[in-house]
Amino acid sequence: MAGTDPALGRAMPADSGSIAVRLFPWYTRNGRHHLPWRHTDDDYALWLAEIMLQQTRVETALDYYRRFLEKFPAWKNLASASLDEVLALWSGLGYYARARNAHMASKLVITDWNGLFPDTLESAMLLPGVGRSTAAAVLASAYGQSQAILDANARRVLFRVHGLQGNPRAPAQEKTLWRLAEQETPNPAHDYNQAIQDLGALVCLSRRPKCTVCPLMGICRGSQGTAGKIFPQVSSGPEKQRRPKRYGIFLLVMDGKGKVFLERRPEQGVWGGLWCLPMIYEEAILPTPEDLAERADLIAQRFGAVLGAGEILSFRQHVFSHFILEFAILPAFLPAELQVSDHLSHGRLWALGEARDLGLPSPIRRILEGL
DNA sequence: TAATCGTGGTC
DNA sequence: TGACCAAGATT
Repeated sequence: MAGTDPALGRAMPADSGSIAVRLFPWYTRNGRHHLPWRHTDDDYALWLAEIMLQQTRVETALDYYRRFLEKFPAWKNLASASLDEVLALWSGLGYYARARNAHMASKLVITDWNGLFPDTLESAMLLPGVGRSTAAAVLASAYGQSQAILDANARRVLFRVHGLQGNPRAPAQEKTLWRLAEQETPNPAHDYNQAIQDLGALVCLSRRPKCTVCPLMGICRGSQGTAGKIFPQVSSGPEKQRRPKRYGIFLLVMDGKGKVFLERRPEQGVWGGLWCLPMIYEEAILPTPEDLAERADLIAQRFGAVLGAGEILSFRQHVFSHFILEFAILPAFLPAELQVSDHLSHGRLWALGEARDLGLPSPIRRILEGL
């Protein structure tokens, strides 16, 4: 058993399975038992929660989860929906590949898995968007299996408790961490999985962990000799590389009826599948006046539209995970007698009221709401 | 292996 | 204000 070594007078590293025993009493009292996915054993609802929570804060995902579940309460509802409907409900949540993958996964569950989430790790991971940790979480929650998860919370807790060194998010630690995760995971695993995530979210914080109230204080190598000492911070990642900056110009084409032209973005790449203002410029350098003249010609050809005041509105900033987009908006007017060119099959005019219900990137939604 | 893929909150 | 961070998966 883990405990205090009288000879050394300090805490010993955790033994296999020693976390769960200490975690459960704490979890009973302090866990986030109000979370909606804690009150269901429905494989669909549990899978959906896992997908939505990937790289996303619980508080952010909550509203999306409720709306999504209300509109698509079961596999078959999601499978029979259009991608547009799905992306509309995902709009603003980010990482839109999750929505596309989830849509596809729901179809596969209907066609290949008899309408039930697959019941083995290997088969579950065949679903797009379902990796090992997500698969394990669903199997443990929906089917009561003993499956270890390794999300950011579990990773951080295990890293500290076992006194590992370096960066807990480094891929090189994968094997070690999975082995530890499996060692610590009891059967059934559901409550333990939830508990370790709650500990990571409420106590074993990335910054300023609350070691003094941690139920693992006695076995955590990271908290040895706590009592006022500064807790070893988990290093946040490899050498920080500056986010490159890109410059973009969105074209705001509106007709006399107040309709706005939007085009669907290709499924690969940023904002895949979402409806967006046409991006007529996207480079690593600021557009020159020559650039802009060229773009104006392009606009005339593509849309038959005329530049409004010809003025570019001031640049705004949108931060992505791996670059910063500084973008401006170029208003243009589409005279009533002109039509958008037929070859623009990937785009069309939308009334503002309609556009509101589309899957839009966040900054585009803000622009349209400001009209 | 490392890059890609969003967004909003926090300090 | 810039950097970090959040229930990762995919290529």
